[in-house]
Amino acid sequence: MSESDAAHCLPAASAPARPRTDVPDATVARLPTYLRALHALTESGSVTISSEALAGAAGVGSATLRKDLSHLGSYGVRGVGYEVEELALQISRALGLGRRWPVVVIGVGHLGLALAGYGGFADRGFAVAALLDADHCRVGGQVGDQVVRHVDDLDAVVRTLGVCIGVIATPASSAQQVCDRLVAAGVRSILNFAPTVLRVPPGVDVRKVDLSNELQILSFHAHRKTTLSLVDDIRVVRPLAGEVPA
Amino acid sequence: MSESDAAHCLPAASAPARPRTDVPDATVARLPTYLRALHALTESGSVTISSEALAGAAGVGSATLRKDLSHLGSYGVRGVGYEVEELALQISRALGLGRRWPVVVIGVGHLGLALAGYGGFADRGFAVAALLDADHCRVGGQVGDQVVRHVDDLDAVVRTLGVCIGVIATPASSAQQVCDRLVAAGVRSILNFAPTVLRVPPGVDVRKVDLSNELQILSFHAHRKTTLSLVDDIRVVRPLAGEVPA
DNA sequence: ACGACTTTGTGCGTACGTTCACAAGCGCGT
DNA sequence: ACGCGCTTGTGAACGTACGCACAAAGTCGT
Repeated sequence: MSESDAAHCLPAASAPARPRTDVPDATVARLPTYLRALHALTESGSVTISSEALAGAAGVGSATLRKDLSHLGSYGVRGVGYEVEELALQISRALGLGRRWPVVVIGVGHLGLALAGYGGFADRGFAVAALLDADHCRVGGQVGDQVVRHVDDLDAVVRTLGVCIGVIATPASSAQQVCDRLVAAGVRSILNFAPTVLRVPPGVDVRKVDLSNELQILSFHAHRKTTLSLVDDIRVVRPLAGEVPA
Repeated sequence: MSESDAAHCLPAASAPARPRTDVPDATVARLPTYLRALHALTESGSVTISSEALAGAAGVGSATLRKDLSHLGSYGVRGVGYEVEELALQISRALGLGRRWPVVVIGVGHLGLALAGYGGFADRGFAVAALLDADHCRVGGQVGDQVVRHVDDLDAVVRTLGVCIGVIATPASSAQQVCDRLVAAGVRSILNFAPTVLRVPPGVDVRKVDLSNELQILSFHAHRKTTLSLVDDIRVVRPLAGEVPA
């Protein structure tokens, strides 16, 4: 970084100075992992940690970690490392976890129930503000401290509770319809568990989690490993199959 | 591709010819999406499809799709497109879905139940071969057509049923231990839902799905959008606005 | 007070992924 | 039979991400 501007001469003032405009997506995707490791370190009583150690805990290279942290203008101390609590705070702020985000979950099937009961949300600043379902048999049911409401209330729920994030846990057949309703209600961040490619207008972020996709990717590698080892066996032991080694 | 070898003069013979060694990870990650789109097309009765249309259905650019398919030596017909059924078969084979993969799920909490009840597995060639849990209260319970067994049976289950893929749906505290047991039993592909970085020896593939991470990534973008739009409002239109129409 | 050691922050080279643009190939109409 | 238009497959350019290696910067010991 060229030091031609005087923006970060002061060590750590109250002014954020940098609107931290350009954080690479790959970095953002790793920040939660760092944050989790830092929280574990806090509980274990560590005060400072080196990039090497933290990178080890997060499963990345130390250079990658340092570059990631540099993107959000983090402050480490040379010769010492990073202060655990301070760094956790910085990452939390960068991720926008300063506030508690209300989340609406649509679809109270097995997965929706799992999401509603997942304690990892509350720990990280997310709160399941409402559970919605299209099935009248499920509407009115109690899940944790929430009552399942009908999906037609979506618009009211979003506006009343100020929901910014929607989680789609419906069957694929109704996912797009639910997505459209979310977008119409003003939700611009959607986490999609339905196995469908959602069509959204620009400005809306969609992240997709597809369990079946993950298994298929694993299947590919498992299959490849099996095949390759077979090929190796054939090639090494008996060289008379009708094929040419690369 | 240089046509210096005579390997694929014949349109579609029984010989696989290409061991398809190097398929980029990014491509592999997209193949399941293509496959799903193709299955939908099959049911809608389409016989052929152009790269443009299929790419649209999968949410990627057409050039990316064509390059992806070229990596697994796919056969399209110039001027026409891809034959839906044939292409689905090719992708299935590339993903190693020719066989039915037995999967063991460890952890029968909310998430484990969701996984066990998820119909998307059976459709794609995966079968939940066993459900395991460490809690004696859950062991012996019936889930679908499976009886929950104790996690100590893991080794026996893996060897008896020939399990190649393990799914960890336990709390984070026991995830590493379960992972070690899976690896010791010979499982080399693991899907991890626990919020922990798993340590595995080389040769073992781990894919991680972390719900909280996904929400935090969404939170980052939501936060950034809010901040930026506020800045824009102040800078451009009205210094005291509440909300921005899209 | 000063030097040596430790660790951060980052320029740079490399590898990868994505997109563009176009030639090669195939079917179809005439 | 032949050319025309359509679509694939791919070379090339661009942008991004990762890792190395080192200078800057701070602490600790003496």
